Amino acid sequence: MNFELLLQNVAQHISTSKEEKEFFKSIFTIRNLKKKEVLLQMGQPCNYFYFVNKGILRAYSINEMGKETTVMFASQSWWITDMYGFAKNKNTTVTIEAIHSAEVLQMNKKGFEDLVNQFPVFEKFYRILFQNAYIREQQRVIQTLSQPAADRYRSFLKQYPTLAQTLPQKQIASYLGISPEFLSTLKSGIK
Amino acid sequence: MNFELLLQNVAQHISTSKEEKEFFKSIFTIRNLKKKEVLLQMGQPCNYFYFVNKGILRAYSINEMGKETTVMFASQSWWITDMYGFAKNKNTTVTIEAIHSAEVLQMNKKGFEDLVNQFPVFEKFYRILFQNAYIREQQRVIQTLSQPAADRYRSFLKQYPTLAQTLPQKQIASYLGISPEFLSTLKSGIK
DNA sequence: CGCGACGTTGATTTGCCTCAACGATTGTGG
DNA sequence: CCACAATCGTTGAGGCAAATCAACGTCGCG
Repeated sequence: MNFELLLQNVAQHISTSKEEKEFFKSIFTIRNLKKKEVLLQMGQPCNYFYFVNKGILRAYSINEMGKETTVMFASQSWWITDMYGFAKNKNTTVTIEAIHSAEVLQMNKKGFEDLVNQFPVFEKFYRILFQNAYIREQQRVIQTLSQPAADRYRSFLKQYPTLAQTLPQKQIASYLGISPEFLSTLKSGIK
Repeated sequence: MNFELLLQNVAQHISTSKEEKEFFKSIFTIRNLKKKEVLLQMGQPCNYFYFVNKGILRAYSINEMGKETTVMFASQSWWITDMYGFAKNKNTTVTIEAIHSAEVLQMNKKGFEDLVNQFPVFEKFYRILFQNAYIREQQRVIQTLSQPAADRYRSFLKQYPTLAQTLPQKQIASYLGISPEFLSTLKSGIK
């Protein structure tokens, strides 16, 4: 099992003792996903918090009208789960699936709770993680409400240049909240 | 200085010793705001994290086109600041002002850092706070992208029934990302 | 009392959607 | 490895949601 990226990720915000590292590693298990495999199914309970070692995942929700909206993409070294389901013990409102074949490290709720309760330094780590996630989501709200689709597309290209090359246009459109057809006309108009 | 709401708010997620409570209280100062008074000006550094004791505040940003977007409202017992500016030491991208006259308790960055470093239980408290904030913002993103304005308005009424009665329609429209005129036609069409 | 902000209503315009048709690319089973 | 199906991206026509602009009545405030 490869913990290199995980420990690197943690080290960006906190420093940990050997004991802390060991415990941290002990609460994860590995999971391999084939392309298009579903990691978390909408409507099911969400028991895990995932760290992406390899590959790309996508979280999306489908509303009553059948419209699909991409909530987030997660590539190498990103954390992903349905935080609503995970933290509040509810059934999830999103589906998470692998876009390409992927390898993730997962910890369950008990592991997470023990971790933060026993080692305050990890409480700090996740405080910072959620703080940053909050900032990002808030900026996305502002962008979505204040900018036209063309600008949002440009921002997306700037923010996730590598992702943008890998992902099908369809999914980018669903992340931006526009139809694939319209994204297509945007692209031709931008040059 | 009145710490009742503040301590109540904290007690919802953690329990604290007398010493912790005392330190916590010691890092806040009080600030009174008149109606329409600006608490935080877009473009300025953001040095404080605020807790609302009384009144209602509003955070909004203005884009290059002059369009105003309401990021959040904060009434009694809500926390508010420009987290981007506060956490990353950048100039803020939003303005926060009092809608009605208000009383807030503010702590500065050093107070916040000392608090979470010295007392892990507060690290936990803010971890939970940001976790919830992240969940809320993510749900708002999904709603904004997947639902038409009429539905978003109905959700707003349900989620913030008291706020909805107090706020000018204009500001609700700017929170929903629609024009005041269109909100007006929505309202007449809903009954 | 009078001014300025607010909410309403209507006419027109625009950004984006839906639907449909078509090539190109990808994946799959024979 | 080829043939076919399925999915994807593109383009165009027509339609709808929401914006803009303008006019008007109302109300709170100086």
